[in-house]
Amino acid sequence: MDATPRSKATRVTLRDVATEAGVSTATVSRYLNNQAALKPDTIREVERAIERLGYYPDLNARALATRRPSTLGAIIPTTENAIFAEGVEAMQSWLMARDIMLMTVSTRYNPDVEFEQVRRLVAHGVSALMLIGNARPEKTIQFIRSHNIPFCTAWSFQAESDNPQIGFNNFEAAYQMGEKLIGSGHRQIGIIGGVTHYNDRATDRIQGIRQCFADHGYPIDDDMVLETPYHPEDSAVALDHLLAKAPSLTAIFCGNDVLAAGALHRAHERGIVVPDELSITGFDDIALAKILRPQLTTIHLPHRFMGEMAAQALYDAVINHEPVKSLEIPFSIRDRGTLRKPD
Amino acid sequence: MDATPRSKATRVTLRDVATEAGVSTATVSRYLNNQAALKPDTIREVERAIERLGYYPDLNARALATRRPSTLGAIIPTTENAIFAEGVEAMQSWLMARDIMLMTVSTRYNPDVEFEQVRRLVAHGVSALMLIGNARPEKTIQFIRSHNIPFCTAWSFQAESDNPQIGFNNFEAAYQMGEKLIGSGHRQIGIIGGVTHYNDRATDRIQGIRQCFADHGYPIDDDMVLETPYHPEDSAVALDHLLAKAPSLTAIFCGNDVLAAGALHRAHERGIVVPDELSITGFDDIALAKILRPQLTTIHLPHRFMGEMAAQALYDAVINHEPVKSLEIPFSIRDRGTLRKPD
DNA sequence: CTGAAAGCGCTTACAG
DNA sequence: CTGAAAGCGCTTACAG
Repeated sequence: MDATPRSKATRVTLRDVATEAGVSTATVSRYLNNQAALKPDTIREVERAIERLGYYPDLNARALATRRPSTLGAIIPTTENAIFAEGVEAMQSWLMARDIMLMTVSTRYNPDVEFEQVRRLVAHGVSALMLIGNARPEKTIQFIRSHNIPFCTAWSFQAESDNPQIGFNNFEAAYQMGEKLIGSGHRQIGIIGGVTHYNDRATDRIQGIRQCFADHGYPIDDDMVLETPYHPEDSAVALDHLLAKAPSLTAIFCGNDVLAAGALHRAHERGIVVPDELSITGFDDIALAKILRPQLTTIHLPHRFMGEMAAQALYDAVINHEPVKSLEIPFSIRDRGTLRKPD
Repeated sequence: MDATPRSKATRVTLRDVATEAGVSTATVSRYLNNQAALKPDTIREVERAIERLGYYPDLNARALATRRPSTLGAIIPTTENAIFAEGVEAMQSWLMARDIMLMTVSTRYNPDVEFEQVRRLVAHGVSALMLIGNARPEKTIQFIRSHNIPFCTAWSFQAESDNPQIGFNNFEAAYQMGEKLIGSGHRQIGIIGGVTHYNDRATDRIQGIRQCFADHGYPIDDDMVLETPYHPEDSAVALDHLLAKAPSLTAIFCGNDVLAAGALHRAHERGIVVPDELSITGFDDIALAKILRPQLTTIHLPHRFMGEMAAQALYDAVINHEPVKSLEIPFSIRDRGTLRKPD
């Protein structure tokens, strides 16, 4: 009758279930998608067959047939940074509850890798894409747009960008931290920021703090601004440089909490008491911030919430075929133990 | 001219390319898989058509047709713990270089969720699966086995398990840390471990340290052993409990670095000097370990390496249709600043 | 309520 | 070297 081609993993297919149940594949399919009302008897037969055979549908084949969304993609710089890891995990949970898979890949902050990942994910059939931030070569967004794939950027919200964004205003957050520093009496500070190359979060944070100090009449010199990778050791070295150039600095604004942790650690090694002799501020409020001594004064962001909002925005866009709606996420300053007025 | 673009992406298919190039789909497909030697003219035409149309293949359709592996799956407890995040990122890089996607999902340490994720991933067509540890309801592995899907467990290596494992011996590592503690003169210690329910790493670590102390004649009382979630706050509370019950403890063995960080933080808050008045040991050697003050004495594991090895083992199994080969990964103790002989 | 058939985007014997 | 055709595992008008 049927010459079944032998294949390695002998998968149980819809057809097998149909045969077993003595119905057509269409009927089994209908059962699976509980479309039409099937006859109770039929339902029972199908259920028994599925049970007996241990059948489960091939989601890729289904996606091919329906062309309905089954996977979304998230491309983040690195999973090592807890903020992205948490955000993406929240996205995943949210989507999974709606039967959609999230494919997550990372770029290690390399825009070429990011482009490559976009291509891969698109080739793998993701229905929508989340990227981090707005700074990247034009071709990346062009590629996504040309393939008509809904997307949003996240962790950054810039009025000047015309990407759909689910993020927060990094510039403004840094600016407010600046006002806090100035309010506490700091006039001469150093900056240890992330590498700004193709990283708008790092860029905005540095510009925000500088703009604030400039606006208040205390412009920050270029050589008081250092960029380093997001590693504590690099930040430690940066602190040494800053202090060598300007021993009279009273505070260090750090581009994120990891950098702040590194600076804090080095300050301690040098016998500098924080915050008595030197204030240090962070950014992101990762779990680490509350474990350090003193606890970090930093900027709190609802990373999980942001992930969920991104998931929802993409989901809505994909389901309703609407454009992705932007959303600005609020931040807040957590004033803890590393900021104090200078002597 | 052409119909208005549908809201849903109108995909450029192989057939479009074939038409554009004036050849059959088989020929385009052959070009893509550079199988047979095509005529140079043909190649040029196809290349031009692909270029012109911006074609890229649908990997899911290809997977359906070839039944060759295109995705693997990794199921981890949480991406919040850097050790898994790093390991999985390393896996992903390794596999991507070989044109295979890695789908990563997390379970939040819940075995029911894990089972559900296994089903999902299998339904999504992953060719192989990596799970963390060996402790889980039987049905999970049974399900995987019954579907003929190669798999391995990781981050744990237990002689008694018959799962293919790419991991390290948690019991032995904890045992060795115990010898270090005893060698330093500690006789009465407390344990703050992870929740052992369906977590063999947490279980083995606690048993390893207890066995060691028992073997040396200093058995550890049950009420000196606390289990808590992997959060610093929980660990802080645990430390309070331990010290309330036994103020004379000279050291605390923690189930991982996060727990150690929490205990360290609380010790400081209570005015206890570490390691002078109390020693604290960690496990995992995450980045945090070197930022804390003092730096954590802990157990170092090559997480990225482990991820790569797992990727390779699965890849080999899937490509060569061989059983997955187990591999025991070595660990080493990093003696830093939180362990010292008691007064 | 249910089946036969066409189709989703690919690949691959089988011929020529 | 290349094409026609069957097939991968599904779904869904179209009939009845």
